[in-house]
Amino acid sequence: MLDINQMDQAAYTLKAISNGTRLCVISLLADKEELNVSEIGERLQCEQSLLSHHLTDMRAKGILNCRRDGKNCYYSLKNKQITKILDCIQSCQCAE
Amino acid sequence: MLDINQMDQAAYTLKAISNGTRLCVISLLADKEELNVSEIGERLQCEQSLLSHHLTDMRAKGILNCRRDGKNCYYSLKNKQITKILDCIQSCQCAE
DNA sequence: TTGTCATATGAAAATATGTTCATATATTTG
DNA sequence: CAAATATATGAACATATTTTCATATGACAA
Repeated sequence: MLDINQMDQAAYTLKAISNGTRLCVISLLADKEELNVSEIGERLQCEQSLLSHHLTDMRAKGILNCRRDGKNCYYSLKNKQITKILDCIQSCQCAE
Repeated sequence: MLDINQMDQAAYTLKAISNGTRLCVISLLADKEELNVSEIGERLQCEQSLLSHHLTDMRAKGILNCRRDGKNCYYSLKNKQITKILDCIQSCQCAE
């Protein structure tokens, strides 16, 4: 049965990751368990402040976790399952 | 390896479906194979023109197919695989 | 302390998405 | 042909997302 609220919730989460930079972050964290902002910034070509906005927002929306250690902030995936979405879209793109 | 273009492509597709109404359409078409605009409109509470915009755009972005039969236009999923994304996010939401 | 490095924040500007409304087009029927 | 039905389109507007820039904060080291 079609549950509109459930779809809206799903859309909310999807929106939070439907961006090239954000998907890159997720992909990086799929492999590395946790990375600090500078490490992520080096691997992506993304300006410091912009990356920070992305990370902060993904955290606010329940996608990422953050842990401070000294000067650094280490980000990780709150739920590893999210990486399955990456595989999923990728397989969709192929089969086109 | 991190391929930014691939991620941008994935983001493009994800954006095209990151909306409650659009996910509902996909969910309907997952079950029904094909439906015309009126049938979709009845099942969703979505104004004619707005639904049409959504459908047209999803079609332009390679998510949906469209076939005209007389006065009606029948929409279907271009690639059934896309429905796996629905399952995927849903399983993510649960595991939170 | 002061300086420096790592990161966050806020506001403004740029851009994209979603929505509405009026109207257009295609098809069928009388 | 005119009217009715199904759907699309375009412009205007509202709202959300993305980007930039300047500045703030927290932690550490000298």
